[in-house]
Amino acid sequence: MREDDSNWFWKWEEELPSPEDLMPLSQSLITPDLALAFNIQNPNQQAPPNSSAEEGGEEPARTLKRPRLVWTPQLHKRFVDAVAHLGIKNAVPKTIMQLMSVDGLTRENVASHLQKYRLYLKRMQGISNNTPADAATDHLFASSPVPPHFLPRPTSDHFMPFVHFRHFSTDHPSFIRQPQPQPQPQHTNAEDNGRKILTLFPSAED
DNA sequence: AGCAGAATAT
DNA sequence: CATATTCTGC
Repeated sequence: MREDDSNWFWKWEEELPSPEDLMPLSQSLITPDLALAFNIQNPNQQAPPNSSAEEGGEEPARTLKRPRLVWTPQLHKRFVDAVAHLGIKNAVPKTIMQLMSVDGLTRENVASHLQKYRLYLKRMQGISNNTPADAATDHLFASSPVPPHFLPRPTSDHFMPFVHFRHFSTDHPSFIRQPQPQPQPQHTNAEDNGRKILTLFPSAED
């Protein structure tokens, strides 16, 4: 069945183009070398270990160790969208990465995250459909709604083959939106211990 | 010290 | 590309 591809677009165009979303991300992904060259102080950037280096010459970009990628809820949402829109078949690290179009994002980044995301999905399926909301764990994954077709059996008890959805009028798209309480933890900084190394949270969902 | 999350190795 | 293991920050 190809029905799952039908209602992508309305969602897609809303989620996809978010240059503002990308800016903070790319900041975090700037190489230390590049950041130095531009006098950028990256909050997410820890002090480069080149204690004896004079920063005189620029090293090849491929040799540089990229800073550890932080998967913000926004970035994860983009990830989920990409996977959703690609479909399970084509949702492989490479294509996901390409669709996300995040500067500096590598295939390994996506692959690693995809692995964990699959484990998360499996975990959710293993548990009953209505038992636990979720553990305190899985913060990240819980931050973004999981597309229905990711799970073998959605939240319905009956699978209705002939549903017409006529009562879902077009002027009521909200039924898909799923309000979601959204605890809105604001993520909070780890400590007020002086400095926070965490990434910023625009918390602008939509 | 123990866990969660990302990187790296098979 | 998927899975397992290791590494790192909290």
